[in-house]
Amino acid sequence: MKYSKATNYALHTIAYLGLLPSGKAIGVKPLAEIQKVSPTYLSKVLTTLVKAGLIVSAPGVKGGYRLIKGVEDITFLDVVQAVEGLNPLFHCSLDNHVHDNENCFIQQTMNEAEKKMEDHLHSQTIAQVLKKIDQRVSDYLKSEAG
Amino acid sequence: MKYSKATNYALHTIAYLGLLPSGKAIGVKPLAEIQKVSPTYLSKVLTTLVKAGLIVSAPGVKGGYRLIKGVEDITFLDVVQAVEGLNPLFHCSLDNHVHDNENCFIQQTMNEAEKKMEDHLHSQTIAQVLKKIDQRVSDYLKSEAG
DNA sequence: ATATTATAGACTCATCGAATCTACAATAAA
DNA sequence: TTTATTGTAGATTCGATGAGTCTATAATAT
Repeated sequence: MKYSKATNYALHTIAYLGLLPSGKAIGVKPLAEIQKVSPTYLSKVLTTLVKAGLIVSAPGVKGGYRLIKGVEDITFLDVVQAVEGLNPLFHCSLDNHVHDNENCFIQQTMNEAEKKMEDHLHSQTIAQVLKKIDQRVSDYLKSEAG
Repeated sequence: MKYSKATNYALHTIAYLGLLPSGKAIGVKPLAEIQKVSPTYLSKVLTTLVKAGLIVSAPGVKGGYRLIKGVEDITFLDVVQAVEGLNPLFHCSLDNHVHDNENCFIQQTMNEAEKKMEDHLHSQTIAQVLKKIDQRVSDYLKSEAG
């Protein structure tokens, strides 16, 4: 079981968009270059984020992608679910007259565990990531000066 | 992203083995029938549990599979990791001179979230599942009597 | 009008989950 | 010691899906 590469691209792109001046858009080409992925494929990933309502796109000159909400209002869960979908990770396939995935206690436990992960992803915003990056850069500059 | 069916078979088989009288083994055939899966395939799944040290197997007449530890000492995490492996769910593939998956804050956050799920899986034992089943049966019998 | 940009859809390719089949090894019972 | 029974290993198959390409099309600023 693994997260798809698309989730990786989506998260990094969202973080990058969060670094842009508010309202400013950027095309898929530079985003693709940074992440060493083809523009057409990254575009496909970003289109799913558009449909999920996390970013907006505009065609034509001066077009590209930009965030809708502030980075403090975008959680990891938003991005992950937009790309990975909403189906439970685990599915009890044992099905008979006294047991199905509705009443399976194993299923219940696996769902609870998944929920813990989701809760954490929901508590973490893109803003927090950007803040950590800021902090690292600032620390680095300080160490250079000292 | 989804858990494999093998994980589903593994968890249900372990739970079933936990219902047997202590020390008693059972062959793969009945286990496979219950779960509506081929014996050879289930056998392959169970062999990974043997290698993980969760169950033991014996060939020949009166052979089969049985638990090593008590059900209160077998956690969901034990079973899940035996089947799914230990690799992190998320992998930051952005790699340049200032960024790799070692120092990626997105990677860190995704790891934390995964850890929350693992913590829950570690806190839940097979014994707890069996107890819930007991409780359900007992409740059912009571409702029949009343 | 034209260059630029995103979108859609068909398509390809590799990987991997899921399962089968067969041969083999180990063990208990006859 | 033979024989039936059971698990193990390896090769192989099949299908689904992740990952990515390619091309045509639509929208927009200049």
